[in-house]
Amino acid sequence: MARPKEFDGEVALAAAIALFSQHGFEGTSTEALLRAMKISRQSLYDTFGDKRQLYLAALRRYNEENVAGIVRALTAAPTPLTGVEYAFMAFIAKAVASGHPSCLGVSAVCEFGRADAEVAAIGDASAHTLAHALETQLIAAQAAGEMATDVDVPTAAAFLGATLAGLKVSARAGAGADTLRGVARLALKSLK
Amino acid sequence: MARPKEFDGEVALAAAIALFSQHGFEGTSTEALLRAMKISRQSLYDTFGDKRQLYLAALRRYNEENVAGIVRALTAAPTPLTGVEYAFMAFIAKAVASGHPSCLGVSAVCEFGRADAEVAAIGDASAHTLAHALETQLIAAQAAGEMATDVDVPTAAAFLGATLAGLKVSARAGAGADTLRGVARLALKSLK
DNA sequence: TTAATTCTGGACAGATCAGTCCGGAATCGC
DNA sequence: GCGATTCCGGACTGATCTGTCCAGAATTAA
Repeated sequence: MARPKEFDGEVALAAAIALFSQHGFEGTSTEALLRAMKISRQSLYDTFGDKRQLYLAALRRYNEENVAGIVRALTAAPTPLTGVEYAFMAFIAKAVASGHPSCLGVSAVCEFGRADAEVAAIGDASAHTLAHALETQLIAAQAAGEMATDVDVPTAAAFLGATLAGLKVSARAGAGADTLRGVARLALKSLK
Repeated sequence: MARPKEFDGEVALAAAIALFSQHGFEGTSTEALLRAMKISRQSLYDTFGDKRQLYLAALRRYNEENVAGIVRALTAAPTPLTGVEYAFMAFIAKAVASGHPSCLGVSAVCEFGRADAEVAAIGDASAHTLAHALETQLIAAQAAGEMATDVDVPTAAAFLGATLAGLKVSARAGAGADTLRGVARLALKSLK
């Protein structure tokens, strides 16, 4: 009946994520998006609706993948606490390897704070998921005797989340992999 | 001879800092700046030259004050390590009291990364000053027996800087004062 | 072939942006 | 009062931005 879509929506969204995370929402023009996503103007509006809706879709997808990657690293490790270490080190390796480290989640928080309800809701959802995963991991670490039991688990999870954000900002500011790894190791030390 | 300036340049710059840190460089229009700074269009261009130059001036001033505030807290405390604690807690109290926590320094890093050489240089300068102050403080803490001597001081300083950035992002994302204080306490624990 | 759908490229409108310029009022020293 | 300087409000230009629209080519199924 009809000609099928030629471009891959997921690939195009990945390009949008890269651009938005480098320059923010306001700093990214639609024409720059069209070039990076390699689609025509009409295709963008037909497929994603709007620059804002595209941004929200990019943010949702980035956050989901980001949290999923961390959870994957957590469960892949031999013990609970080494899982946290794995997650940190994998994140650092990925950020440094990318050349221009940037995080759309942190970027969105910095650009909008809580002023944009929809953006804030997306951030809250992934933050909640991440916190939940970290808490179960830390409870397991305590049960395994890897972590001090006098540390409040929700606080520790918040601390790890803040450390991740700090690592991302440091990486974007230009910190090297060695520095970032040292920071991560020090953060883990506080749980023992 | 001439009519003197009516507005206070420092007050106007403070208003610009508030606006830029809430919405970033690209997200802040000149008209919004004029309204917030309560000066006319011509006065802005005569006094600050340019939107970009105004931004750079705001960033410089914000970073200087920010670092100066931390250094002040460091030295005001009875012992070196409690100085670090003071600095963290003072920062948290200030951020939460402001209602809409935001940091122009972190915002600039997120918005520009290392793509803008001038912005990056301003960030590097204050990061260097802060790191130096933290390192001397930590060396003093080690000498006073407050801190473990097997912790690498530059790494610990980088860790504290990253923690500060993490706290700022967490605060802007909506974390409460109690959570932030818990995070700060855990971070300090890793140095002991 | 035909009808339906998607593609590309570019034109277009309306809004907003940064930055310049002008006119007139206000405030100073002389 | 007078000249000098700064103020303000607003008009203005040229560029850029988002979003809409159109024409024609391409590709599919019936």
